[in-house]
Amino acid sequence: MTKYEKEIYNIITDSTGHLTVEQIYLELKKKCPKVVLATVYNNVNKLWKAGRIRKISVENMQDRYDRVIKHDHLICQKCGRLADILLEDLTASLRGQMGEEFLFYDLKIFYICPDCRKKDL
Amino acid sequence: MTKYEKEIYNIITDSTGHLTVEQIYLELKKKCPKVVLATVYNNVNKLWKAGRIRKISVENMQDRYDRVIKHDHLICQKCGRLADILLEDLTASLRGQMGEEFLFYDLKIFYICPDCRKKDL
DNA sequence: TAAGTATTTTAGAATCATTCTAATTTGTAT
DNA sequence: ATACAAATTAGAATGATTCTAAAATACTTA
Repeated sequence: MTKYEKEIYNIITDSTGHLTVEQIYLELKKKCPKVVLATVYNNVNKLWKAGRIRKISVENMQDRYDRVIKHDHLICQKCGRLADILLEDLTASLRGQMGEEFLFYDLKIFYICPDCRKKDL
Repeated sequence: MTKYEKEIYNIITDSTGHLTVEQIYLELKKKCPKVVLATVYNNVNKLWKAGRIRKISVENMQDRYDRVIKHDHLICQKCGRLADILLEDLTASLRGQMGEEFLFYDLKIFYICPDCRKKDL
């Protein structure tokens, strides 16, 4: 792992924040003011291809990056905020339903987050 | 529904193809050669906001559009091809696990499609 | 250590998908 | 037919991402 690769990896795994490339870039700049956005793209792609970080795509939102620890995601319908949730593992059930070709799954739950609920009152 | 809205809606619901905006545009052009890409974007967004079509976002792929009939998706890890699959409904289980705030879910299964399997041999 | 090679990073241009703006067209109601 | 609202168009603008070529850094081996 190169210097920036490691820094970027740490930013992603230390944060619970589901960061966008832009946010990673701003965070990294605090430590390395000279870094350039393309470097973040390069390394984030490299890390993702190597399976060391997770990419989260949601309709109409920028991609966000996350640790690879097994968990599902809650997405707020109103504001798009992302939160982690640990739900029952579906692997066995899915493998049962569809057989060996199964690789892995991605489960997203949509809801209205507490903040948006408050605003609605 | 306006003329184009209806046409676009039909193209999406008639097809099993999980079409991209570009593909919808090309299909629509066969019937209406004068139509413009922005019109497809406008109407696809309108339809999506109205809940009449489904948008499917997958990491590193263009958004695709689909019927709203309840089903899950298989995504090929190699070529990105999308297929429908009907799996056990998780609504009850999820509502049980997380309560009333649950709205709906999106489940994607990753696998290697038959075509890519063949190529691998 | 020095030279040579490979890899990473940079800077900025290029690309691609998507949105926006303003003008035009179409449709509808009066 | 006239007036008004909504839809469509054309093309510019934006935003995210990738690409390219040059510069910097790291790595290897003589």
